[in-house]
Amino acid sequence: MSKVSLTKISEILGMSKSTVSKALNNYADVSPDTRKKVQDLADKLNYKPNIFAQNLRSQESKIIGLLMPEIVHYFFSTIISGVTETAEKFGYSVIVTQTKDDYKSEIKQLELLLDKNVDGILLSLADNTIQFNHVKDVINQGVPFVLYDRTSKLIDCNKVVIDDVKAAQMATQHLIDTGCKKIAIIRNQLKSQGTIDRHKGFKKALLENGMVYDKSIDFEGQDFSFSEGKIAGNKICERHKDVDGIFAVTDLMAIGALEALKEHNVAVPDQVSVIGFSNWFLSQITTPHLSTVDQPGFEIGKTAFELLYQEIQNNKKNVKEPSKTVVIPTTVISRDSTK
Amino acid sequence: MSKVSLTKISEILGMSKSTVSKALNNYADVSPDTRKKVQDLADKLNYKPNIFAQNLRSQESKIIGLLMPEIVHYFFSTIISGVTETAEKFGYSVIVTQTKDDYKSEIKQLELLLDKNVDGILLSLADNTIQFNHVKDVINQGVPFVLYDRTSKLIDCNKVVIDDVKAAQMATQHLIDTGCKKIAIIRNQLKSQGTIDRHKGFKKALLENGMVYDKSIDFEGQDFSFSEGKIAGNKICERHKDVDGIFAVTDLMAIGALEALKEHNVAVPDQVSVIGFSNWFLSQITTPHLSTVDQPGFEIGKTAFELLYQEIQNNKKNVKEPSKTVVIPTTVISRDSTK
DNA sequence: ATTTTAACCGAAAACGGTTTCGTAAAATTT
DNA sequence: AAATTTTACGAAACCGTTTTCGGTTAAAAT
Repeated sequence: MSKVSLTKISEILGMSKSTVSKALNNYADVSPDTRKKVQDLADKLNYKPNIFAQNLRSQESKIIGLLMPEIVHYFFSTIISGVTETAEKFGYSVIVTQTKDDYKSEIKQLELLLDKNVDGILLSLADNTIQFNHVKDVINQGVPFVLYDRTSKLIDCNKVVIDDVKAAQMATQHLIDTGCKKIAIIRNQLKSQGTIDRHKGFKKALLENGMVYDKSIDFEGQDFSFSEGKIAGNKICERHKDVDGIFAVTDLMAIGALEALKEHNVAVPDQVSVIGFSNWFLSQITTPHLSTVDQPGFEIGKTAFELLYQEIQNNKKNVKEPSKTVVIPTTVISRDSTK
Repeated sequence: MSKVSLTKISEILGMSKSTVSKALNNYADVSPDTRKKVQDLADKLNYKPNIFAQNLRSQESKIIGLLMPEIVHYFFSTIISGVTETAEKFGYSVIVTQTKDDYKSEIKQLELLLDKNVDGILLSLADNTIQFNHVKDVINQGVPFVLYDRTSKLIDCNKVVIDDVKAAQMATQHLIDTGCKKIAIIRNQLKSQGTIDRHKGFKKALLENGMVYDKSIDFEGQDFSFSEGKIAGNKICERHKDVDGIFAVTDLMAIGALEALKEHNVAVPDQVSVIGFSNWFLSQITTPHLSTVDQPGFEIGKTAFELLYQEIQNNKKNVKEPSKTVVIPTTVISRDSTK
């Protein structure tokens, strides 16, 4: 029952634990004979090195921390999946925690991860985080650190993002290409960088196609929820019958708008086209199936881990490379809510 | 830059590291005077005990492993949330991994978690796991272990489940109570215990209400996907016009059926009522909003951790309590797809 | 026959804490 | 004043591994 240790093996075999250790770790200075003897006994006793001792010795845990605003969230769950699968390939495990989009909680969760001596941290910033000393502290402590998705220009570190401006522009362009002449946007407040950029991309597309940006059909909700999308959709049906295209900064808002259109008996996409953003799972199963922009969470998570891994390696060699930002490409997914 | 250790503090203060350790851990045999001196310096130098050393000494990591069939899955993501939040309250972190519903992978992931010396493991069985030596091995090694959601009677350990029979019965009863006379069931193959039990509960409700179980409107799909639900829905519309109620064992199947009904211009709930199972997020945003059975993942995760924690505590005291199974209650959520 | 080289092994330090146990000095009791 | 108890501290073992550095043999070269 009691776990078998190196020392125990060495005692049984009547040799030193140094030799046993070397035999198991394929050191050159151990004879084939004793190597075999050690390995055979180790196998027989089902010896597993005590990882706590190894951690202490190596000062690394082979565990990283993955911190995100919300776990119960399609996009972020794909991130978890991408990170854990990639981490496993490199021999790392992943501790997952959430900030609930709260600044105070973000500070606390970072603290907890540091206390666990994780080898690195992946963070997507909470919505109401506007001061960054807590993450700068982490970086200054020399802990490998990568920001993903929700990042900040005020933090100098490796990042993995999508190009929200371009993605939103492409979504809007898709509406234009499929014949829309008057396009509304449904969004939340211009606070998070993501929304700001998507708004920017929307206007850019209009401009480049010689269309005017009309403030009266720029709908701002309190958040990016289903209900806010529906509210905006209702307004469009009631007061802006000339609108023939809707770009929502979130699939959820788009689906809310879809419901409003349905209740007003407005045909989608015949009368009004709708495109969302993120390619959440649910966009596949709405009626009609929602056109959207794919935001590849798995890929983002994968890349974030790879960057972190590089940083961990560099750290060991005491080299510091300049920060880089990897932009993961997005694609427009055309389904039934656009022509 | 270099981390400050106990030894370093003891050297600066000219005392032994035993005393420093005791001062910081509030041992009785240290004078108030030296205690203050130590704590002040520790604060000043921002001393954090090296957790690797503590782990080695205590032989515990304060980390548990959470293993599930699929991370990108609404229900399981609520489990992650419930487990991590509860674990945090007890000072534990959570390593999350997925089996992708594969038996081989399940074995491997368990192995990896054991290699990390986690203090306990939470597992929801992969779909194609029909032999359980790998989990029995874990349990026999004395590792605290709890099964949740997808469990097996062949494994003797603590479990957290819902009562699928009862939940399905309640869902069917809800259809009956709202006036349905001929109720179809849409399900996947009778392989997983969950589906078997829901099927059982469905038939039980019919029986108790003096209704006959009609095999011709018992639709079996290859899996519990949207498309299989739609296929079944189409069959109902085309060949079973007398059906006025549908119980689907998954929200996803229910939504597939909903789309089929819509395409056949069958009014929901006026002509046909539909109820799903699980209360996935997406059931809130379909048109019409889907009635369903709430399967409280957060609560299940929370309870699973609490059971595991109890087991960890018992383990330390070398006591072994008999296994118990906690049944988390489910509730029918009546929305717009039923009257 | 002597020196050089290679092969093999082990002692010991190191990682950084926790905890037991012994002991000296101070405080208290007789 | 002597005996006893309390207080406060430190030495050392321990957790289990890795790795450096010598040292001892045997084989090879001179």
